[in-house]
Amino acid sequence: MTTIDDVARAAGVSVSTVSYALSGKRPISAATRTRIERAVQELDYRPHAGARALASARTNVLALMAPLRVDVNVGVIMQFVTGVVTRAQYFQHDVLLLTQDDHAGVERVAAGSMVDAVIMMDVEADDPRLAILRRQRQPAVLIGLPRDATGLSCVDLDFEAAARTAVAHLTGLGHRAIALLGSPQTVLDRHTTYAARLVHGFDDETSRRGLNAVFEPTESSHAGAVLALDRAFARLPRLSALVVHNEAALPGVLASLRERGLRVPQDVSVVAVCPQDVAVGQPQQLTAVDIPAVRIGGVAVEMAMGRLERDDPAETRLISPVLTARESTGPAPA
Amino acid sequence: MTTIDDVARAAGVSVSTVSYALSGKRPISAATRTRIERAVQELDYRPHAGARALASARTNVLALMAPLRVDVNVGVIMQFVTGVVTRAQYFQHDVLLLTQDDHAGVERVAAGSMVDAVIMMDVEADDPRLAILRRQRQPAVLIGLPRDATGLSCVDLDFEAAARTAVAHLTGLGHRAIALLGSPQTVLDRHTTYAARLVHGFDDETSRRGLNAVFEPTESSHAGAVLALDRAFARLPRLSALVVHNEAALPGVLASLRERGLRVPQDVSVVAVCPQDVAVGQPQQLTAVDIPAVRIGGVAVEMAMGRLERDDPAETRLISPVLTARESTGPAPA
DNA sequence: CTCGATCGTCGAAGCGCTTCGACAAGGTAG
DNA sequence: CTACCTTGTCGAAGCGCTTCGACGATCGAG
Repeated sequence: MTTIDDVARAAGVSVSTVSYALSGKRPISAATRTRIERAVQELDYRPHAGARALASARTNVLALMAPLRVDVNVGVIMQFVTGVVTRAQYFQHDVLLLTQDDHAGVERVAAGSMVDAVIMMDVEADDPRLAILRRQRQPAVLIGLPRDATGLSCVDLDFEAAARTAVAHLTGLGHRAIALLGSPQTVLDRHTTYAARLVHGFDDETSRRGLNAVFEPTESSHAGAVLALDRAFARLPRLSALVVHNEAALPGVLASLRERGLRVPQDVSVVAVCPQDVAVGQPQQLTAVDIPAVRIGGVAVEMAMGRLERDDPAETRLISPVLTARESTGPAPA
Repeated sequence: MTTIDDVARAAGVSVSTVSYALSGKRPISAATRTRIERAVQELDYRPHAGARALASARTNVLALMAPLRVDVNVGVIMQFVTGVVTRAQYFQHDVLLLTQDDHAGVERVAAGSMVDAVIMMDVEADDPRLAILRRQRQPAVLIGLPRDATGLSCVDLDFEAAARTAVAHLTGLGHRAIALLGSPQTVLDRHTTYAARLVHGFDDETSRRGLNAVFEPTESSHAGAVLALDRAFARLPRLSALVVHNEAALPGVLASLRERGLRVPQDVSVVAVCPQDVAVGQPQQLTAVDIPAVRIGGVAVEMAMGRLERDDPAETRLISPVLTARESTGPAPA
């Protein structure tokens, strides 16, 4: 292994000079800098991460706690992860992957000074992990919105507004009876807040507008989609529009509609709430409120870096939803 | 931050005694050990990862290079990742996530002594990253099978045998005209070897058995599936069986068959090559050769640890395929 | 008994890096 | 010309941990 000592010797300067030349924290003459850089090149010098962490109290690593359950939304999770990793790269940080249920993980990793900050996905309303997070000296950013976010930064799509946007779009097309096919019951029970926030926005907006509306939790499978749709039609026989917030159920919902002899959008309009690529990857291009997962992941990293480098205060950022009209929505049938 | 010094003082022993008590590398009397453990508890002591890495040349971190492209098989990738993270946890290791195309990543992370070993997914036949891997002092394990694996450990499903198994199953049911709907052309072009190995096994086995067989690359979308199926029928009008090796195209293939008025399995039998949960998550339970992604990820970690701790020699492990018959295959129509 | 292991503990020497304080050599303002 | 600042460099003191060698105490074998 080549060390900073080797470089210093090769360049004919002291160790500290090499360090300063590399970090730029003190002025170094052009000539010296050049000699040092050449030495670094020639010796293929790479600073020892541990040594650096020990001396500088900075690791250039971010912890990302992600729900690695294989059940739902894997694609969406992946997009968040991609957003985080990509943006972290920009800030010269690597990403340490922790699983949701490795409760001790955050503590081990933060208390052991392995990471500079923590990003946590899939936050629940009263998440027990928040207490751990608050106890650490590293900043934390949540993707999601707990009941009490004191001292922690949060970022997420404004799911409440997302529901309102979808409802507004459908109302504008004349629909008066709308069903929301949402997250699985288990997700709701876990009090993952995005699911609840969407439902709340939906309920609120539809009742404000005096619409006929029902909400059905939906299991993430073909069969679950069929059942949820059955229940929705049972409760609201004249429904002409659907808001679907469940990526995995989407294909089942569309197939089931076809099976009932209902055409989209002539008989039933469908608005999805999902990442864009999911919306356009269906047999039919879906009108959708985008979940900008990659972007949200990126913003999470930026917020973490802001707190780290500029000591930005903790804040909550809700990203405004954008609806893109495609082929799955049209005027309500007469 | 509480350090090992604090613990030593609290327990009334020297620093080195604490270290030995905690690592178990030298005998320590029960009494002393108890006092130390109590002190650790009370002070909530957690060793500084950087310091430990510096002194011991071990980081307890594994690098995992995964293809974070959002395009294909996200679910499958996630399963590999889950397998790796879970098994790593067992070995007290955390996982540093690197993206495929962060070429400098491995080098930075390995040369900088941030990790004890590297696991690399989605290896191509002549992967340029292998050279980098060979240059590092940390062991590397590939998930996949490059042309030349000298010095590197590999693990993967035996895709060649997987194809043979699928073909054997179908032949046993009397099918004589079989199409393989495989990976997208782009994956083939990248020379990701699992795709090619499956095709090779398929070609070889079908010709050995004197069957009518065609192979069609398949784009990972509904539309791609429809097109591939069209081409297959054009080339082999009397085909009665399909082997599908493309998770994302699976729903499209099934839908398209139905649209053609073909029943599964009465008119056409389908064998999928995919993870089990994908096979049983379809509208119809599919007969499938399982891709045991979680397990493979776990084995990769075990191999890495073996090399690290027992200096096991590099080896290549191909996992034997297992076919589970479900509802999508039946006797060939008369 | 005596000698050599073994056990239990300690002190000190690093591991490779960052950073603080010092200092010489110029530059600039008054 | 003096006083002071800036620039460029160096030496040394850690950062918190592991590990080597040493040493007294115990113990069993001869």
